[in-house]
Amino acid sequence: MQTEHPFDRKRQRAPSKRALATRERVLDAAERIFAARGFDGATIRDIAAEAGEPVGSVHHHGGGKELLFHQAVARRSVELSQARRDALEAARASGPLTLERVLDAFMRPFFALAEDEPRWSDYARLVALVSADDRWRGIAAECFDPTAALFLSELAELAPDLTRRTRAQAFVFSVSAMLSLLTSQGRIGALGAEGTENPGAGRATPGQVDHLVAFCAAGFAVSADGRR
Amino acid sequence: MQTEHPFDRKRQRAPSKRALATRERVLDAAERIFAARGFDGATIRDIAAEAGEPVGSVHHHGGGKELLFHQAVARRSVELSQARRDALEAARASGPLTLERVLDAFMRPFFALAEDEPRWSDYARLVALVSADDRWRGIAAECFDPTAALFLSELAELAPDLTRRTRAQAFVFSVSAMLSLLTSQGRIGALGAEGTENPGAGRATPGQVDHLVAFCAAGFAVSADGRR
DNA sequence: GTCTATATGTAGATAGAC
DNA sequence: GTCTATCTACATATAGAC
Repeated sequence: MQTEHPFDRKRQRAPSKRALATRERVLDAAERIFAARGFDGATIRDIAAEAGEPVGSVHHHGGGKELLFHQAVARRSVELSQARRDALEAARASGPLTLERVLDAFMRPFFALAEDEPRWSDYARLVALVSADDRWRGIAAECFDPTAALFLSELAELAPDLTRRTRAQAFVFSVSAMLSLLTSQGRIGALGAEGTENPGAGRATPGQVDHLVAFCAAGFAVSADGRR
Repeated sequence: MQTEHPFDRKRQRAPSKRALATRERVLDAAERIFAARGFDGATIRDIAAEAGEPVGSVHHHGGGKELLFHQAVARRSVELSQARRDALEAARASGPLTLERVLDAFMRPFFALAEDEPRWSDYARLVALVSADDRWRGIAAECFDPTAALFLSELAELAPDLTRRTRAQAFVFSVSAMLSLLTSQGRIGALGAEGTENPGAGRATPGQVDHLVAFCAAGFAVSADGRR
């Protein structure tokens, strides 16, 4: 049998164009189903049905449920990290960095991507799943920690009075708030109540992102203010 | 067969003392297992083993997996809500309310409970699960929304310039940050890095709670500041 | 690479003796 | 109320023809 799985050491030959397309469809389906039902709630069969592929094909390309999940998370993480780094460089080029501008560079690219491509909204749910469950700390460490560390070191220069731990804590608060805006429009609606549901069901408006960034920047600033 | 399940209309007779104790042990076990593995990751058999009860007993007292989960969440929600309302009244009695004091009344009781009883730390994970998954919106609406609405109306008086929606959003950011501190000490540690892990693995220090409250209060204040 | 068929385990739920 | 045994369904994973 041919146990050549993704994430194995290099293949002998490049896969065919058709095979690559199948692989992409499997990953797209996995992204949607994992996002909607969580890792344990999702089944390979659901994913196969969503991809319009036989069950065996999902195993072949996915390499098992855990690896499939890992792949789905890792796939877009490079583009996300790059968008964040680019935004940071753009901010640096256009004037002196501030807490607010650094946080904006970290957060806004995710919303910008989600606005164009609904797939990125599903991906946001995946990121939230990974962030919330210690079971996936390894994946988070691989896919997100390096960029987080980069931004954290920028924030350190802008808020030098904070201890390392307090800074990490403020950053975790900020990321949690960001993920809640990416994934929990429903909760905001339920509490905000009455008619004015936002149109794009699940997509944040630029104004909401402004608010998020301002909220977190203020939180960072007060953390430095001696207050503690 | 006797289909008398919890949450059914009233029973004919009060259950025996022994039966009540069994029920409590089942709920305790469910709380721990659901907290550790999530709803779909947990199994009735895991819960039975944790409770030291036969599988059938868990079904009998739990009334099925979904109802068991519902019961586990609902059980402590009354005490939590009461602690929050008491803290709000205490704050009101001891001086003029501020954003910071209201948020403190909402957040600190949860940490205070978790500090004494580790069960409350498990419960915090349950609350986070319920908050993160739209599948449980009904439970959240029943167990948490009323108290959230009470605090939100207090916050409305202290930040009258915010729109209803912006206020709800700031509140969701705050709750997300609170839950991240209750459940994600690991992430804070991973980003804060180096030695100084806090001792009580998973319990927040009062200083961390101070920081959380200050962070969120500052966020609320800036939301009102015209900034948007 | 793709697809059908199947192996093996384990899930939630229930029946019925005690 | 408690406990054992069991029903039925569906999970992941694999084998092997094409």
